[in-house]
Amino acid sequence: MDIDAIIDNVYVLPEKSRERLKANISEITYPRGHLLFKVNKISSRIYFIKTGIVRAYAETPDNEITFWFGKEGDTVISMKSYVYDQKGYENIELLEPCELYQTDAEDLRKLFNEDIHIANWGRKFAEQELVKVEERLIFRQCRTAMERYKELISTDPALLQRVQLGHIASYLGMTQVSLSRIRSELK
Amino acid sequence: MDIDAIIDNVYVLPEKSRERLKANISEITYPRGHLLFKVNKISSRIYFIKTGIVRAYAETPDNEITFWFGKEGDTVISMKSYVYDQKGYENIELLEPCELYQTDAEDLRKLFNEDIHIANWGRKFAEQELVKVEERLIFRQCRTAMERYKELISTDPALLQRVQLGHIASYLGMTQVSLSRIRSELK
DNA sequence: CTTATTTTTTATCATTTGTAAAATTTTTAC
DNA sequence: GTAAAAATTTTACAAATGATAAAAAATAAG
Repeated sequence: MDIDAIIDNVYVLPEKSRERLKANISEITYPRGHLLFKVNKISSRIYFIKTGIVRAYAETPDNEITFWFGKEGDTVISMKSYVYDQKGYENIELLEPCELYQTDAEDLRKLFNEDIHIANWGRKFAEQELVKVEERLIFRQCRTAMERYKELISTDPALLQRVQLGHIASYLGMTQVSLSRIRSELK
Repeated sequence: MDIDAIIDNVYVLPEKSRERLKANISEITYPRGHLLFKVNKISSRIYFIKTGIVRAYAETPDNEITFWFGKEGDTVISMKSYVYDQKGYENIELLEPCELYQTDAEDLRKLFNEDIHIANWGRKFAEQELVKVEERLIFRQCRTAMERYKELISTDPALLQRVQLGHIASYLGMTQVSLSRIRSELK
């Protein structure tokens, strides 16, 4: 997905504003396995995914919790770094080799203060992500593990092809063994 | 909490912008039990809590899931109405009689397009809420029911005094019976 | 103050989910 | 192509949580 489409997907910017935003964006490629963000580090990088898929995960003493997948067109940031300039709570790992557009929160903040369209673009981005996470929090609680898996199959079957089941399991809020059990029940 | 403090708590606005924002805000009082928002309705209202406490909850066939509490200084909106002008997924109910400041998303959207400071204020609001929800989603998954309850006691003991345990239980992602069991184990 | 209503606790049992370990399958690297 | 590593499934068992019903406690209403 090209950068114009990614930008406009959040909020359609006037030509001039989009050009200003794009002036700060460059392209970069990383291999599978690369970590874009590391837990407990501050990073003001911002990426947009041209091709590929990534996951954000938090670490626990004996586990990893994948709480977000990013695909073509998605924006990748370390949320707490981006919002508060504080240490992030997540690692973000490439699950495939990725072509990325990149920019920096520093530059973006400057644009937020100079260009009202870009400020509203940033607002819309956060608002849309907010609705998604809130819906997931609610959904997680009112559905059984089986229902959550079925829902994923029907809304995003392609994800199962691209991402290993261990990551899917924690994304759905269950263990890999539980997910495997559920899958065998459905056969 | 007065309206200036509430506004500045999100993002400190220049005097002029704050006055523009305030020009659209009025005060209103509702009794305990009043519903500010109803599930499956579009409402462009926006409230700020001067005094009192509210809860947002989703309905399931045989249950209610409280996923947010709002207190003095918090902003109360129906997220999907606010962001997409679509039917909301939540009810929001006053748990105490509340003094509220109110305005309308229509007015606010106009200000977002006219005043860059207010646009950035709206951006900051969404970003901060986003970090909170994302942290809750992760926390929910990496802690046991007992740990989640202990955490609440230590971070917000006052909440237990103001809100009935049934609501706390679903906020923590467990049944009321589970919460009661956990509480008795701690005695 | 007394009664009615709501909330919370307690108890029992069923179910779901997790843990651990082994077996199997798939993927990766040489 | 083969060996090694990683991922997934399977099994058995344990632990946590949920469902239901009833008792107790707290709150609200008259």
